[in-house]
Amino acid sequence: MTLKKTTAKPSKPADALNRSARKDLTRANLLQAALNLMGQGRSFTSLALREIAREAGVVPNAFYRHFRNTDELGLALVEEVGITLRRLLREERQVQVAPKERLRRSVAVYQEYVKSNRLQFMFISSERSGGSRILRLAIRNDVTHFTNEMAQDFRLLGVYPEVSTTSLQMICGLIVMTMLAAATDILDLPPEQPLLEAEMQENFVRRLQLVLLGASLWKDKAR
Amino acid sequence: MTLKKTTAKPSKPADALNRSARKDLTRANLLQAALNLMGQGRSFTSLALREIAREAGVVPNAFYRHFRNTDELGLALVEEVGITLRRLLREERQVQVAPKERLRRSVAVYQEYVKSNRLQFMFISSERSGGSRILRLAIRNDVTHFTNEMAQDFRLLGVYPEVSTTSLQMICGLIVMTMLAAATDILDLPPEQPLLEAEMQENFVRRLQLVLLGASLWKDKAR
DNA sequence: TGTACATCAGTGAACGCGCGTTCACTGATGTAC
DNA sequence: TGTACATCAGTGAACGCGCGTTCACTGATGTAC
Repeated sequence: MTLKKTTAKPSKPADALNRSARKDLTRANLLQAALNLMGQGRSFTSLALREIAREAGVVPNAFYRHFRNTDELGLALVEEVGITLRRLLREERQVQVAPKERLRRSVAVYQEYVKSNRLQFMFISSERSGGSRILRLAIRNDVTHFTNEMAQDFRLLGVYPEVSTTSLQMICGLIVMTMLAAATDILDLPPEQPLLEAEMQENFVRRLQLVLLGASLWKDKAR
Repeated sequence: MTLKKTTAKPSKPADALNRSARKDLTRANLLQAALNLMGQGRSFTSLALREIAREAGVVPNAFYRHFRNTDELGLALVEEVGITLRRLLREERQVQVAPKERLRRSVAVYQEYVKSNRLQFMFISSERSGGSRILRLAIRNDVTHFTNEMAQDFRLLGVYPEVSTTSLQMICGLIVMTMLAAATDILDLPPEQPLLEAEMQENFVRRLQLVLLGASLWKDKAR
């Protein structure tokens, strides 16, 4: 009984990827390792290169094949986050309900999204104003992009057509700020506390309702 | 020529404080040292005990006479921050202007306040969601207190008398959130950029106006 | 298809460094008589 | 007031440790002929 596989083209075991695919895999492992350590209550800023390598199952030195330092790995994470946020917007666009229930549905989608991208949101919310300057700026940049895209969506949907673009951006800024604050709350929620969670959610919805109420009556001074 | 002083009571040089006063001084130096290091762009979480001691002009070991570890020093800083926030509320209460200009004046007071307590606000905004869990909770606790006191002030001033206490707290929560976001902006502002600063301030004022507009029309569902 | 060589992701050992924490201490300040 | 002793804030040296970074390497994968 030989172990030799006799598939047509590659005469290698099934998991024998080529060199660059293997490299990509290790890189992904390093990114995931950093997220995992954050999931254990560590902040990204406090992670050591050696820790990350260890968690990724690789010798410290191998780290340098992928990133010059931990900050650079952080920037790669920010890039991932950017993709996640764009996906979120896409999902939110697909929410098609009667306006009355629209907000609650959107909020529910968002909550699910934060929960299933837990580690990434932990990363954003803790590095958005802490730690390394370069990371902070990169994250804020992403958040600004997200805000602008949301404003554009509002325009296309014809929400608040009376309001100037500047004001629309300000409104979306408030909404995003509220979303990020809610994310921190969701993440810090002790598990299995349906009452607390419901309360938090209610507060989140009301905050947004108030902002939207203000927005619906907002008058630009000069137009 | 003797160096002996001949003042009535204490036959010591003028700066010869007693033991506990000296201890308090060193403690204050340690706290200030941590803030100073943060002023140099470091985040509190990343400060080392030895660094803080060095900056305070004291041997590393002396640190232990005052705090068990850096987290405990952080908690002492949070306490200072609490005092600062209470002072801010007191100052804001004294703003007595025609309602029309009221908001702008309050914002101006706040901006001055953030600038003159720069390091403390940097500490809050970077540790509020990053770093150590115990510190994070302590800061959020302070912020919650601040929010509640603001809500109480609103009640006493008769602002939004129609609104339930829960809703008033929600409104103040939004305001405080906006204030903290503005603080981060103020702190990251490159110096000597009056145009940028004016723009930021304008945005801050508008956000608050929108929230207040929403609040003035807010109807509680059941009352 | 087969061979010889180049590439390069990951290894393993070593380095110097700053860290947190410990220990026994010093000497000025405070207290009891 | 004077003296003898206790207290204790800060010292200085030492420790073991994990860190980031370097070096020369290995050996599987890829490429050129």
